[in-house]
Amino acid sequence: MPELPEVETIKRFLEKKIVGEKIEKIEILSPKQFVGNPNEAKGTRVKSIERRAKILIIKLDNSSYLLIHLKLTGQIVFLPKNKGKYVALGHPIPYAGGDIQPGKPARSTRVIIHLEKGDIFFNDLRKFGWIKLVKNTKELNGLGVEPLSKEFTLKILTDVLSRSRRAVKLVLLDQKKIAGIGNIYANDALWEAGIDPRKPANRVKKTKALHSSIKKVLKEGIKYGGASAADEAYIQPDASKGNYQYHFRVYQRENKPCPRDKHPIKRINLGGRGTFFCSQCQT
DNA sequence: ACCTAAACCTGGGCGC
DNA sequence: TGCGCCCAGGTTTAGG
Repeated sequence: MPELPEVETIKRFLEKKIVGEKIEKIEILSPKQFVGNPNEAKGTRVKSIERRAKILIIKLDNSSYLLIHLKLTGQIVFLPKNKGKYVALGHPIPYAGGDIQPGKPARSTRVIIHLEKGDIFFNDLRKFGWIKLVKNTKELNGLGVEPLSKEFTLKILTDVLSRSRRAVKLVLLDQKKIAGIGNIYANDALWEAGIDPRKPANRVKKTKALHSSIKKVLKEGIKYGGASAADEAYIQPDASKGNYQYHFRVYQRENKPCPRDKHPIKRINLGGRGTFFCSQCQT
């Protein structure tokens, strides 16, 4: 699922491709997933691309913003135009019902942002994701600290953990506390730090290790262009897969050997989410 | 402040 | 073959 590293990958790609581009039209195929009046974006130009937590922010030159949340199965695919025709992609689009055909959206395409030099396809099999056209970004104000910013200090992490008796993994996933970590990177960061995901947050002692491991796995996720696991929809905007799935420590590795001590990885349910860990070296 | 459950949604996998 | 059922899961909302 798209988490901070996946959205950051999309952000960096779009930054190179669409800044300065004019929006010609926004085509909405799934009305429930678009909030706002798409006509208000018509004719504006993309000023910058930003990211906050798992939300992609496209800043427009009329001081409004397109906010995009991919939730579980969202994809952003940028298809450049070639003399008025679509360039067919060389890759099948996972969950999108096959290849994007020239001139034709994929089956799971929900919104198309038409730009001068190409189109952004917002695909989303399960329809949980959304795009909002808003006048300001105040709805993002409640989000917690960005874990790759300099504001994310050891003290901040220690404070956040000390204020909760919930399982440490649930605190890592709480977007109001730390913003952008999802299931993949929460599992892997806890493995990296040797912490049992069920441990009450205020009893975690290895906070320094956790502080480092959160940054480490998120940076590694970005380095590999995000995680495109077998049953996951995430792809990069050029429709190629990310590669972090080849570096999973415990995520989706039930019964496989722990990379540290070869003990089989366990899968449990924590807060309704699949949780993977090594019961031997995560304490 | 905490917790749980339901809702949102649909393709895939299962049993029969 | 094909129908019905259950599952996955980020986030929000409702309710205890």
